[in-house]
Amino acid sequence: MSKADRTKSRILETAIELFNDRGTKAVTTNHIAAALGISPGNLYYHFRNKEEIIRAIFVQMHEVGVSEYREINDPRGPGNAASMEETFLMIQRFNWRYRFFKRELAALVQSDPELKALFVASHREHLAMVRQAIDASIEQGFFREIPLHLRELLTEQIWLMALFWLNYLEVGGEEVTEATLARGNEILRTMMLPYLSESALRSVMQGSGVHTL
Amino acid sequence: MSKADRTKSRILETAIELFNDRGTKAVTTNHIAAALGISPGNLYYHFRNKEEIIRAIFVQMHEVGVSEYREINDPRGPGNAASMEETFLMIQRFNWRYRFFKRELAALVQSDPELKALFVASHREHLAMVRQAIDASIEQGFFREIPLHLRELLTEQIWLMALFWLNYLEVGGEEVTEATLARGNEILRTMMLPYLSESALRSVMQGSGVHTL
DNA sequence: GTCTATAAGCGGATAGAC
DNA sequence: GTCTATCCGCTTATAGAC
Repeated sequence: MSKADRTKSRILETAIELFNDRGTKAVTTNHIAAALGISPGNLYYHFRNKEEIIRAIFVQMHEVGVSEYREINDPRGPGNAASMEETFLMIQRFNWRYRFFKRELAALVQSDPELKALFVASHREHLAMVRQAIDASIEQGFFREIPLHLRELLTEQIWLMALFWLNYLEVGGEEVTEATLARGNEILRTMMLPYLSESALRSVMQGSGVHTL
Repeated sequence: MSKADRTKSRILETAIELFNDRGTKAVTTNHIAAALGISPGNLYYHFRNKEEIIRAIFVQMHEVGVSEYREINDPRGPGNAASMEETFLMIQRFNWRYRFFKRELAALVQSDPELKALFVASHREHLAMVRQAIDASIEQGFFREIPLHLRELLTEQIWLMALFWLNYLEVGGEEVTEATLARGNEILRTMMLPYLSESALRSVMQGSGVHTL
């Protein structure tokens, strides 16, 4: 890793922290440089402008996200309640780490077409991953048979939850805690319940107090 | 309506349009004044600053929203599929009218505690309205009996969809059209399907191609 | 109420030395 | 690579005339 690369990633780290705390609007390139102890000129040597910093953060974020997902989701691994919930929590913790981005997502992609293209591609990839998980769960007998069109709807239903649960908590005035994240998982579980197979239902019933319909 | 009030509401109207088009960050108080054909000084006579304009927009938005909701939702009226979908569409159109606000929601409430307090109150009110609709639907035999805790989860599940569907479309690179709004309704319908009563199920089946489980 | 004029300050960005 | 110095332009906000 070259010296330039090291400075670059220090800039990104600092920027993420400041953005998370105060938002991209309030944090200027000067603030980032000052927090890091480098000069504004130096920062501009590494990045053309603030937008480019944000895009670089997103690229990093996407890579980390996909690799973390693959780590805990062997595509041929068990489609079951525990793994689904673990994945949901992982995504939420991930969103928390880059929380400024999800907070400002709609505004950011509106004002930067290049970032929008990056995000849309990532978004589709994630949808495909969710869809694959659903298909796998059916194949493994964790979910029952589900018509194709319904699988599409289910995919979006799930992904929308994963994408916006943190935002939902924050704008509703709730703290992000283990408890509120767990509530998200409860809702997800509720969404999935109608689609569990007989055998999955039986094994889930033995666990914690899931509500029957 | 006094002259001051008329100018005030013209400022708000213009601000909403500009904010929707370019976002609150890109639109300055000067832009708003210029677009309206008044002087910057005049604008500052009516509002202390941009934040105050945004708060005023939100207050107006909340009032319009609640009154529109009550208009099409007689609390004792029919809890049925048609009215639920009509309500969803109404909310989406409403969100579209003030789309800048939902786009920037998380960032706006983060940087303005006063706005946050207003929004949280409104948010709770909306949750209560959704909850009431669920209870009424059960009472009227449109939904089957649902345990209390599950009703809570269902309330949030529905409200999250209503709140973020437009955002979901936009960040995914989709246009907001009749078709994409209808897809939101389809997802909502899917969420509700497990909770329909026998009689509601029968009447829904006769309608358009709803997917059975 | 509305205007004109303007102060004050900041953010973004670059040039050129080291 | 990094720094210092600096500039332009813009945004906010106010004072004071009408």
